[in-house]
Amino acid sequence: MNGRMGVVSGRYRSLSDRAGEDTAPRTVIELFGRMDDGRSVCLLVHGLRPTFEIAPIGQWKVEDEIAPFLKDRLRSVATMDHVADIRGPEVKWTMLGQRPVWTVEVEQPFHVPALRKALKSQSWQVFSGDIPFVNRLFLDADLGAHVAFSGEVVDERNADGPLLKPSVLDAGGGGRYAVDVTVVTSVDRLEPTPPFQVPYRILSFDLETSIEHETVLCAAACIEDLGSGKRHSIPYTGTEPEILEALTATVLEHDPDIITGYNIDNFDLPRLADRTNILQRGRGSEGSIALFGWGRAPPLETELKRQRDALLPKRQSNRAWNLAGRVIMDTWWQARQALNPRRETLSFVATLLFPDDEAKHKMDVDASKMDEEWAARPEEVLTYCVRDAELPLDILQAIQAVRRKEAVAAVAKVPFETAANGSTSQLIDSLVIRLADQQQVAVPLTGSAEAKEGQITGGYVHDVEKGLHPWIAVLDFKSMYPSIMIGHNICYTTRLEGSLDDVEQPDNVHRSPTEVVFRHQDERKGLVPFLLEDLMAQRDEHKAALRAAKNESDELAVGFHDAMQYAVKILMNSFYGVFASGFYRFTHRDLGSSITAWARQNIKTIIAAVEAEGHGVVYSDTDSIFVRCPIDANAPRMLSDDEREAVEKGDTAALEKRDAHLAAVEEMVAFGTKLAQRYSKDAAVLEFEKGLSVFFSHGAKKRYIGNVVWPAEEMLIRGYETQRTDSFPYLTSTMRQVFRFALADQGDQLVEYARERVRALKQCTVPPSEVVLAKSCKGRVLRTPVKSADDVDFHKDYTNPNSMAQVRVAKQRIELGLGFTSGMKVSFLVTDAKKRPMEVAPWLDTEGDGGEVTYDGLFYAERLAAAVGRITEIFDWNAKDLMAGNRQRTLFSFGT
DNA sequence: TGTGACCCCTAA
DNA sequence: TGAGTTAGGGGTCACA
Repeated sequence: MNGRMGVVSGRYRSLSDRAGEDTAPRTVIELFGRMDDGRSVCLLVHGLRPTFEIAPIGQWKVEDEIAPFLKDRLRSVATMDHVADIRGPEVKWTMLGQRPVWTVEVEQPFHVPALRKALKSQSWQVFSGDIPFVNRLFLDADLGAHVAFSGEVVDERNADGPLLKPSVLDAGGGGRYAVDVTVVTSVDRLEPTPPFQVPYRILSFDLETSIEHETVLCAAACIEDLGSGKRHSIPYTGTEPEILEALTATVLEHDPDIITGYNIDNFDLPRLADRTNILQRGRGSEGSIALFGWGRAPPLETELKRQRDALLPKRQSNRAWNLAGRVIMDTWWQARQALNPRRETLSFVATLLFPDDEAKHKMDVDASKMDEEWAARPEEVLTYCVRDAELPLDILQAIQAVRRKEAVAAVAKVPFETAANGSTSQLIDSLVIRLADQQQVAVPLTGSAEAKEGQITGGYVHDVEKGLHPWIAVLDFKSMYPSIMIGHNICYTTRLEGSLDDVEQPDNVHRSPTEVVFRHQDERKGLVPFLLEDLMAQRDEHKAALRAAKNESDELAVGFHDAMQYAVKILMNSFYGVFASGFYRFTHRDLGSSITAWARQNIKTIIAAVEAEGHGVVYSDTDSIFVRCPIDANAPRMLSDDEREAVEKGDTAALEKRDAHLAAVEEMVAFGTKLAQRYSKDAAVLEFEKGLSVFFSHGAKKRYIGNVVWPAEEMLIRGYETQRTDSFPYLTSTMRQVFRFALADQGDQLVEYARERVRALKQCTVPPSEVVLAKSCKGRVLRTPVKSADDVDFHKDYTNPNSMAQVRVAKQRIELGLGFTSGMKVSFLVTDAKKRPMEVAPWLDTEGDGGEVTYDGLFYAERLAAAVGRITEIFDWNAKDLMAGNRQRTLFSFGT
């Protein structure tokens, strides 16, 4: 058959010799995924052998012969246990110049770590020795997330046959896989294919559990087909084994590619794993498989023993959960990443995303009293369980999590699983290593770079001029760090050390402000600049296609190209971070510091030049400058609501004011565009990004606001408390209003408003829900479920845990039976700040404003006054004045 | 009352 | 033992 699939994940099987046969060791890769026609598939891929590379340490010139002693050493390598073959040499580029490199083939992938270690100790330099075997397939065959294949069908879901079906075993499989179709193929019958939206199937589930007995009371699942958009939900009741087995049967029947739920990583999955361990007693492996055998692997005892990608979901320490052939994607984690919500409970996120849909967030079941609720009204509990199984699908849909990860997988050429749960360096590795292989660049091991000594210097931040500034043009560099890497050919493979002897044209190099020298691209183009240029071109293509799709109102294409261009952008911006990190395989401490040094030089040069032209620069951060425009300061900066209304009615004065405003905006656009154009140079493209009719800062870096009038009208706020998730709602809304007054230059109203708001807090007339604080809390979970504060070790993350409010709150939550997850945001009220440390009480989502908790009004008033006071100070009122309600100034207070 | 250590979170 | 980076503001606590 022929087919196209989206790859979900892969793993390998080592085939041992069958009795009596003298066959060479073989390794088969199982690629799991879903085809464009909607069928799930397992490809059994043959023909790839595990290898790594070695080179001798020591001087060598390309014209040198291979010395006899080296040949001897190679022969001894060939006789080592588990070495199957040695091939080479091939001349490859390494940090120490061109080197002869031999490929060592081993019997099985799991032999590599020990051999690598042994060879290192025998003074061999090892390359490509830490690349997971499945990745090797993607690199060698240049595959991405979408693969076209041909092969022979060896099993189908509806076909007959025993678990150990001969056709599957003969094809190198382990038994019948839990997929629609199983296909045997080989490396040379796979090829990359253009990205398409895979009709993935998602299963979301939720458990209700007894707090007292830690048992599962009931469960629910909801299955969604992304191809048709169809969904259906299933409730589960009965005895605990019945529930677990029915849930497992649903997974196998509906065969999802992605499994989700809300906080399943830290709650539902650990619970299912624990309960499975207890319930299977006396039933052995068969019991485990029936209760929790969710993977696509054959339901065999041997499949339980795998460390990862097993038949049962597993996780190593605190990493993501994994299982054979499917991806576990926690909606809690996805929502947190995409939305950075102030609180992280399911009901809070649902309210945030679906404010008008009451049914999605009302809470009629008290989860903290689940045993009583279950006893008293099981039907309501089950109804909410079903809803909470469906909600994660709504949330994933709203934040486009699956489509975005799919786009990242396509751009980075990795399986969906790597895009969903992998690290940034894995994405970069996928692109860089395949190019290195093409260009005969040896691939160093992770951790082989010299450690970075201390931090590198980062971006330049210009002092802010405090106060109100009319008519400010914001210019910024387009993809600054990627442009610098391209423009100066910055790469691991182009950095020159010491003498420039082997450089053809010693004058024709890039020399950074920190005196690091990079080879010119005409002589040797770096891997990173090459990849970044390609990504930039891809982004332009998708942006063009996006515009075209928008014109044709092709919504499907709009979604696709938008996700793709966004994924390219994310990936491009990840390069700098990875290459500036201390541990990445292709890094050197001079790379990151050269990039930022060039960036600082660029921006500082421009600031100086613009100022020399007579245009003040009020602020600048890393890649942006805020420039005063030569526009009449009296030009109207904005129109009030009344004035807008008057414009609608054709009022002459209002129309005149509007026209004067628009004329000034146009002047600013012309000025900004021209300035950006004049200061763009080669790869360093400066763009006029925004026009502000007013800019305001109280004088702190990274904290400013502006009234944006171009390209669209909006209020811009950066850094201030309104942006922070560890602030409280009353402070946030107060500041937002204060900013409106500030931008309108209405100092008197601003101060009056601020005083009133501080007074309300002091008198505790503000509802408690408006003063809820939230902070994330770390800690190592020692035992699950977390039932007492002793089950979490806070000392690993905190020097003095109890001095941190969020830790004290987390401990109280644990005692209330609410569980704990490392990194979760905990919400709380300050009840008495005079105590040291301050007294805090957890804020539970089920609480309304009628609760008994009372907050410390004075504390909140002081915090509000402090935050707002920084703004009002510009208008001559400080925090103390705000607290007092009047200004404590006399004639004699000056200068004392 | 001032200061430094520690921490969270944001801008870029 | 896992892994994108640095710059920066500001809150809390402990202690002089």
